This record gives sequence, structure tokens and C-alpha cells, in this order.
Amino acid sequence: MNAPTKRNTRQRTSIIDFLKTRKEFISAKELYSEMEGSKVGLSTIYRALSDLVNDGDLDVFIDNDGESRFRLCGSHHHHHLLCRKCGKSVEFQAPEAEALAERLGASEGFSEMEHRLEIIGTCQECI
Amino acid sequence: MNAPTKRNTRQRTSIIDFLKTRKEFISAKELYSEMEGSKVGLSTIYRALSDLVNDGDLDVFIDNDGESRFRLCGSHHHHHLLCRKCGKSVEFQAPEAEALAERLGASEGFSEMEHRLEIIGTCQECI
DNA sequence: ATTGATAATGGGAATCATTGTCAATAAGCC
DNA sequence: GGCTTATTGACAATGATTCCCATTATCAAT
Repeated sequence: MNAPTKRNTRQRTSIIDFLKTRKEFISAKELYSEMEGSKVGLSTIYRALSDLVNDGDLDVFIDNDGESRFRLCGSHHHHHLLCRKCGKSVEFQAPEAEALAERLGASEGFSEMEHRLEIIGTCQECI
Repeated sequence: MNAPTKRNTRQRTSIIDFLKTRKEFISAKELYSEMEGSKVGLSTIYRALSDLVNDGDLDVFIDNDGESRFRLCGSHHHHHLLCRKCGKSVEFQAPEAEALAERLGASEGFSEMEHRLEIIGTCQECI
């Protein structure tokens, strides 16, 4: 993450600065209209968001209308995939799970969500 | 679920029968091409899938390309949302989690996935 | 500070899953 | 069989996202 492959442009900076002021998930289009003053093109917003996701700086999830929604990552929470036979374990991140926890908890009136996710399966060597 | 509001048509029956033979998630388009012999229109497939989802007979999740993928519900695996103060617990289902477990496990060469997901938060009464 | 190589921008067109439209058809009831 | 009405399906429309490409901006080297 934080691959230093991108140049610092006014647009990219504005987008990141805007995201820093935002705790909730936001869609590309919403970002576009809320940033109207900053004169950033919609294509640029899509590109920047996509880069930020690839660098691991943004969490994404796709809402029920098929629209992607973004939020700056907090600490990098991770989960485990475990083999039920040999115990081999693989770490992974799951922004979907972060987002799911937020949405589900919020929909029930909960706040300050944490979550635990564990996937158990049989690894290739143990089949 | 299983709201008996729909007529039994050849098309609807074919779609359900096809889904019964399928363990993995499938998209509407894939279903359409795999069922070519059955002469069912794409609109009809979308409508039927949407009805089945509303009746609670199908699990859905939206993949990374924004395409919806469907699978007949199996046993209704569920998860818990817990309050960290009073212990109040709410059951919920999360097809996304089912799908996530499948995908992630498979991507690491694992099979026969199970998973556990727990969300912990503070409920409205305990704030 | 200027230059030059190259990455980033933006606006419109293109893509592609999904939904809407509506005339034709088929289910289910008498 | 005949009737009422939901369902179907071909096609158009929608809408988020990506592609295209001429123009512009960044930044390291001069």
C-alpha cells in the first residue's frame, strides 16, 4: 500500500483532503458534486478513487444499487483464513467486512463497531 | 418468504430447476447463456431472479465488477450483532459474507469453506 | 528558472448490467 | 372452450463506470 507511483496534483490533493473530512462512505458522483468548487473532473475522481483503493488507502463496498462507495481506511484490521486440518493460516483484509459491519450495526442503531471474521476451509495440501 | 403471488410458468420453473443443479453463484447473463436451450428471455430471467430474492429463496451479492451473482439459499446460516455493554444480540444474515468466504478461500486454494462473523458494537440504550 | 519526458486531466463517447415499455402470449378460473 | 389478467420477450432506455485522446501539469535534470 501507499505505492509512491503517483504524482501530486492539485486534483488528487483536493480529493484526499476532502475524504479526510468525511467519516461516512461516499460515492464518486456525490464526491463530484460536493467538490464542485474544486474543479475536478469526474473521470479524474474515478481514477483517483481507484488508485487509492489499489494502494490500500480506501475502503470500498458496492451498495445495493450497484454503486461503489468509498471511505479512507482506518487502521488496517485483518482476518484469518485457517485450514481445518493442518492449521495453516493466511491473513487477509476484507473491506467488504468492514463496510458490512458498519452498515449492519448502524441499521440496528449500534455504534462503535468492531468485528471478527474467520474463514475455515481445507487447504490444497490437506485435501 | 415464498410469497405465493406468482403464476407457474414454464420459464420460471426452468430457472428454478436450473438453479437447483447449481451450487456456485451465477450471474443473470451466465444463467441466460447456460439456459439457451430453454428459450427464456433475459428480461424474464432478471425478473424471476429479482422475485426469488424478494421471496428470500436466493442469496445475492454484487461482485467486484458490479455484477450481481445469485445462488439458491441453503440452510440459513446466520451471524450475530452483539452489544459490548448489555450483551443484547441481534441475528442477521450476510450473503456477502458467504460469498466472501467462498471467494477468498478459493483464491488461496482452500475448499469446503465455513466462516464465523461477529459484529460487536454499542447499542442505542447503552450509549 | 527553463526544458523535456511523461504522467495526469477532463469532457464526451462507449460499455455493459440492469430496468422499463408494451404488444403478444399463456395461466388459471368459469 | 372462452375470458381475465399476469407474464413474457424483443428492444429501448438508463445510469454508473471506463475508455479515448488532445491538452495540460508535474518534476528531475539542466
